[in-house]
Amino acid sequence: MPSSPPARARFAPSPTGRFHIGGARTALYDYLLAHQTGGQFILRIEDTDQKRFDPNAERELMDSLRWLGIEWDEGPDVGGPCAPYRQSERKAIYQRHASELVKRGHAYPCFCSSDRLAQMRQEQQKRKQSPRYDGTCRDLAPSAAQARIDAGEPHVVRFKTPRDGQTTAVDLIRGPITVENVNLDDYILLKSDGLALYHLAAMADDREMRITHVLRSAEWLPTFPLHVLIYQALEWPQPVWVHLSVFLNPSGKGKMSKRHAAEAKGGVASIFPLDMRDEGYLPEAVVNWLALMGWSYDDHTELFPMNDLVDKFSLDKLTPSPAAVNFTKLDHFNGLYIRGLSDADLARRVQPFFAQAGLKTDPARLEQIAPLIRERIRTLQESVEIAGFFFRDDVRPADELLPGKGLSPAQAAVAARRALQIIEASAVFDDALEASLRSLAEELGLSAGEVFGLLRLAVTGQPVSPPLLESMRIIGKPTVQARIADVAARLESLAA
RNA sequence: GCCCCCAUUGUCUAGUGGCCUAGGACGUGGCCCUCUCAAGGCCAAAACGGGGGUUCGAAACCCCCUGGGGGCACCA
Repeated sequence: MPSSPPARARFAPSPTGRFHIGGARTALYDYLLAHQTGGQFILRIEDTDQKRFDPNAERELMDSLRWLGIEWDEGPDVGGPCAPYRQSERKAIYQRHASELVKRGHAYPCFCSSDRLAQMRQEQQKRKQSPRYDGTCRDLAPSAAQARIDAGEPHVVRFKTPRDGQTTAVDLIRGPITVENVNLDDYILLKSDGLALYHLAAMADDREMRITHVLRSAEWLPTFPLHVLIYQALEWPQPVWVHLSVFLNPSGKGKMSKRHAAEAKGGVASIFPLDMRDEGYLPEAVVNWLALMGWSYDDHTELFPMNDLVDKFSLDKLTPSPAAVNFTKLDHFNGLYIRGLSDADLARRVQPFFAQAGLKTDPARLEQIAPLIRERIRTLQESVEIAGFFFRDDVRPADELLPGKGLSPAQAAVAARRALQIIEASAVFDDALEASLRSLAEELGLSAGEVFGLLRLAVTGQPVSPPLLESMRIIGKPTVQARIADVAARLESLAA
């Protein structure tokens, strides 16, 4: 891999709602780029919109990123050389740049009220025109404008977009994008309360924070030329621009949404990393899955733990086309990573899910169980369903499950009694016991599966479980005997 | 309505003019293994949206169409 100069990449979310996988993937790419080049990954909070501010959002986004293993080098909580890292605390910086723009003749104060603007927009749309600022304040004499400002008249600052010519903006994965300047608007840079809008704030911060690569959502493509124009007006060198395509719903129809994603998987899929954590997905699986939605390495490798990702990631292998999220593929990766866990690690990770279900576990027993469930669970959560019986003492198969598949009550009762005798006579639950049980089945004219199935029901309470002998060994002889005896008695009264 | 982006199996993708009879993965179907369920192994079906060019040769380059997506706020 050719070594590149250290990159400074920033992830700049706005804390306005729950944190979803779209943001996580952008942050992941930022992180990979920074780590690969020995640069920095910066977290910046874009909270200039006080109206949409959600006090819980910042916490969730930080928790999500940390859970995924995407740690930042500079940010609001860890500080850094370019602090502060919250836009609401950087107001003065934006005002300075706005004044500079006005001074250079690239921006102007605008006194039009939002009411008038809204009305204007409505009329334009009625006439099937593009909604655009009509330029009322664009050519006000600077002295006249200053007089109105001095008089305390509320105003915003707008960018003075050229009326003719065209602007070319270069995106790394899409190449040059050229637009006619008439199709751009005189966008507002500074609100009447003095706070900056994204267009100014993000540009100023990226400049001040010496960002070398801007990775952001493709939703910014329409205003990309404006951003380039702002850089040009201030004579700033441009960063590398990379617009990441949005995620689509699993159906491929429309931008990914919470509701549509959930519907696609029977109402259980979530697009939020923290929900994934609670459902029993491993962060390494989510990262691997996310990395591959929009990036690839070669024509066959798909297993990429974080350290490989740092090593192999490259911007030129990013795809420009939008990707539909595929939750079944996440399940696949989760299974893959679960199977790669050691007994101790699996036991440790699964423990909270048992606790959540109200089951008391102990580490030693969980570690015994780990090899039995590792290949049978897609999520950590599923371990409770498949192995909860190891920790319950009220294990009893439901009435409708008895007498067991393919058996009459009388047959089942006899089989249970005979099996109980064999088990009582066994010092250890080994291969010899299995062989005895098999010959019992043969003697009774039953299949081994029928006998094992019946015992499985008695011992685990469920028709599907980890392998029977191994499970019995962990549960212990006294409990196994008690459970089989109980079922035998129920079967006998059923047969009577 | 206007502007912008995108286009290979159901989905994620490989493909940078001849290595393509289009590769890998998920999912799907079948078989094997098997005490259930998994896991694992093997096999199979499944794609270059359409039309024009350019070229000795196009999945790849250009144009048009179509389809899909995004955007048009004193949100980000």
